[in-house]
Amino acid sequence: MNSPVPPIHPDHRLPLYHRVRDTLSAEIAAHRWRPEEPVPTEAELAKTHGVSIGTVRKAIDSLVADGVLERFQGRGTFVRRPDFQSSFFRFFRFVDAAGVARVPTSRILKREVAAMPAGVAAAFKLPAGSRAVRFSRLRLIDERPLVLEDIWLPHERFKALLEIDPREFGDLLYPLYEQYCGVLVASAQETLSAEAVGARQAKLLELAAGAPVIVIDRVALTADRQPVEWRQSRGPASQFRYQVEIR
Amino acid sequence: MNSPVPPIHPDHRLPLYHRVRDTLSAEIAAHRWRPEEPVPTEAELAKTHGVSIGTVRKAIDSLVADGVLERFQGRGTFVRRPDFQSSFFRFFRFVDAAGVARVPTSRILKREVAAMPAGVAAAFKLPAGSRAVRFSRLRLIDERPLVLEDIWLPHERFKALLEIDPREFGDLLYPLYEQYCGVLVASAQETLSAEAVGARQAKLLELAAGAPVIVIDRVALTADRQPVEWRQSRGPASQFRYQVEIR
DNA sequence: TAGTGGTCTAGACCACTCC
DNA sequence: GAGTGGTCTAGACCACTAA
Repeated sequence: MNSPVPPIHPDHRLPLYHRVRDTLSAEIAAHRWRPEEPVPTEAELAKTHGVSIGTVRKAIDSLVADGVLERFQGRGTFVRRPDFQSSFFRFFRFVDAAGVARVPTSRILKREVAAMPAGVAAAFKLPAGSRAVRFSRLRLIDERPLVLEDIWLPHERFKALLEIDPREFGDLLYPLYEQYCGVLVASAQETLSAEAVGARQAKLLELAAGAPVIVIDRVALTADRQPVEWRQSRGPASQFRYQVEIR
Repeated sequence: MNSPVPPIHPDHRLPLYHRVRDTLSAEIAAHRWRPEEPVPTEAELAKTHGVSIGTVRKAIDSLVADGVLERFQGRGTFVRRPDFQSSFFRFFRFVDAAGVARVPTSRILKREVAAMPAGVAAAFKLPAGSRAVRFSRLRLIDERPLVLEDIWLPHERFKALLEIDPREFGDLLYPLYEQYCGVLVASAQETLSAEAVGARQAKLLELAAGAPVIVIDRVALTADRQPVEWRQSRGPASQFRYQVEIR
């Protein structure tokens, strides 16, 4: 990966380390470095940005704090590929009899081009009715349905997903976004709520009518915080558990 | 506040900035500085700890990142008093017709000395059956019950609360902990789950039998992460909403 | 105007990884 | 041994607050 630096002109009133950070996160979002290869060394970045090493360190510090980069002493600094698989288990405690976390399998129920409803379009800052790639997906463990998902993606950036043989879809979508669309998800904003399950969803989740479900709305973001995916997941409240640190 | 520095000897194998951080957080937990007065300046701390200003800054940086300290340019650095009031609204969206967040009132249902059950004692790393001060509390808005709380405190540190006239109890407990027990809560670890409401609780919360409720288990911590309060709250799932950033 | 934290520099030396 | 990030120093100057 050696494309030229994109023309980024962060606000010159910002502190130097902040400008370095903005430039770096935009380059990361533009997929300039893959997670397997190190980004330039601190000394190189200091030289190319015309600042001291300490200033570069401060910029990298904040990207590390935000989970965008990872540092390894002696090896280098790398773009982080977050493990959203484990985030699944932060919400729902699906463990087998031995207490081991199981990877859920995925069943794509639907793949289509559709017009975004207003709520979804707003998350992308697009007009309502914008074209989207939409998936409906069921996640199961031992053939028992556990989470029902409704996923919306902006059509332009993700239309490549319409061409893939559905059998190539594995159990995870984010690796496909990276491989086919050059989009690396860096973080996500989630909102949890609870409701009584609807009739259609109750059937798919094999729940009694009106059973309580946890609803998770997710907006997935790139390193420079552009929204790239909107997702709504529903799972039985009885399985739900989540930990937070509040300050 | 000018008690002598407590005898703290952090592991000398740790980096300097880490040792400075540990010493500071222990002093903060010991209530050496009140939130209204600044802690010593960076220059002073550098002098007393025998390190450079940059090292002190790094220690303070991490305490600021953890929400223990707050910095104000030109004024100084202060012990932070977290606003747990607003944390209440992070979970339950109780707003009036105009969309304004309302402060719930509190009704103490019970105050007693009791033996800790095993689960609570474990959070304090005390033996099961240890003496505790226990509160049962209902939080209401417009006289409508919204959250039912069960609160456990180690007896030794909190026995002063048994002497206060119950009418002096306001709508918040943490200011009392600070005022009467010299304990400043710096952070809290919470676990959210969902269940069908029990009969006794349904009655107090004025819910239908079996209605879904969100259960929040909280362990409150001091600046040096000693557990000081265990609390379990229940509220109707229909009112629940929570936002997280995941990485 | 004095004193605070905020930014930035230009080094030194250490611990670790990889060749 | 060469090269990486990790720690630490000793300054400089700026922006802001309070008296």
